[in-house]
Amino acid sequence: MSEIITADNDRKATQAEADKKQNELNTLSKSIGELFKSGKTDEANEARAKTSDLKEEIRVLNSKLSETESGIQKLLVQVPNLPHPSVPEGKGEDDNMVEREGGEIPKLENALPHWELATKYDLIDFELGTKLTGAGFPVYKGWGAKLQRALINFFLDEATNAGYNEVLPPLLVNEESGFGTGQLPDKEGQMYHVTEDNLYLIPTAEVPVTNIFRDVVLDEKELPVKKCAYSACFRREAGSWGAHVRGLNRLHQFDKVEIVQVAHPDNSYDVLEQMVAHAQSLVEKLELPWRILRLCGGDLSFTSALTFDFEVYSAAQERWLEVSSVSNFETYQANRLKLRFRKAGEKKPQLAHTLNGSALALPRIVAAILENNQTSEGIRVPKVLVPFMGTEMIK
RNA sequence: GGAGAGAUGGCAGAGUGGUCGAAUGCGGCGGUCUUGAAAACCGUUGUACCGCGAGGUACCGGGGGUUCGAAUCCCUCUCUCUCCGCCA
Repeated sequence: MSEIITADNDRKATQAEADKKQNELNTLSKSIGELFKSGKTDEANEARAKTSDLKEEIRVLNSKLSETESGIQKLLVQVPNLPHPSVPEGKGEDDNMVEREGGEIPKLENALPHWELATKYDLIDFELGTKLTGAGFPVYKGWGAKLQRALINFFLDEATNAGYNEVLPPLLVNEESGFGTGQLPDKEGQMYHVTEDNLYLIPTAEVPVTNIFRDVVLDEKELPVKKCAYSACFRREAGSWGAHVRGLNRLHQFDKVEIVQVAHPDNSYDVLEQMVAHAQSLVEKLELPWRILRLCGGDLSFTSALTFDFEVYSAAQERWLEVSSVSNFETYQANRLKLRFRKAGEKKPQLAHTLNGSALALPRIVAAILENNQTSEGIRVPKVLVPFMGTEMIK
């Protein structure tokens, strides 16, 4: 931190000096022009000789300046967001705080894990995905495919009913967008990179949707802006394969509905609450046992000030699965995005707050539904999905 | 993929080496007039950085170069548009 401040002071001093020299040069150049015009060629040539020294000095100062600036930039980019005061201390996921929970964990006998159910009812073909692409790219089939569609439609309908404006964004983004939401340079290796065109496959719709507001100055009365989007998400998940990643637990490609808000700094934490409540209503409507975690400092992402994770209980695996992450980034992304709003009558715009959350990510929801709702007759479809599925039972 | 044209302030659009941070129009804001509004007229209206301030510096798509001096000339990259080809 102090390193940055020192560097910044250095920058200021250098710039002041460079500006002064530049001013001298500019003045001199102007006078040369006038001298030539009035025919005083000798004086003009004399003045011209002086400029070369000045130019050299300016060149040195400027190169020093840009060096200092890029040094500062390098340091700044490495500074993570400041956690909100309510963030519990802790190193990793074991230190996360359970905020609240609900739903009922079903008692099952001889329960099958979802990957076996997927095969039994021919819903998901993992091997076929491996053949076509590789591990982590499942092929959904029949009722399995329709269940994906049902969930996407259900989630989008719920979001639009809650006032979110739906967008369908591009699945590839450029470098600026990756930087804007903070994936670059921090998570460079987690995104698929199309080097030929220097584009990145989005790891979440958060990236394109939040970048809608890059270099935008909003009117105060437009806040909050609420957007929702369905997208496929692509994650390399480099280095994170091992135990616990069978079936749908961790994929390279998955579907997700994302909600994004641009909020006024004065009430962004109310907005966060509201987004958490929205995600909660979804897991409740799907009749899944759920809990909400308040992430501790050590588990908090680079960009977030406060994050709540949602987990649902998957009864055959007998473990909690993360299905949503709802965060307030405060001005962290807005600063990179240059996303600001202007108060009525004020000249200078100020940074807005950005928030986003999954509402929800599909694969683990599917895993939980399959496992928790398995019966001897088949898999019971949650009531809210029946209109989308056109059946009450997957057989 | 081939050929051509272009990128200037919120928008439109002039500007081809010095007096250009940039004409003009539209829009925005303030005012005059009006019972009120419109019209008309007058004024005002970019961003960032440095400085207590006066003020200074940078920015005409990005980067580099020529020059005492670049929106203007040269190189390069990116993007957009038009036509042709291909195509869901």
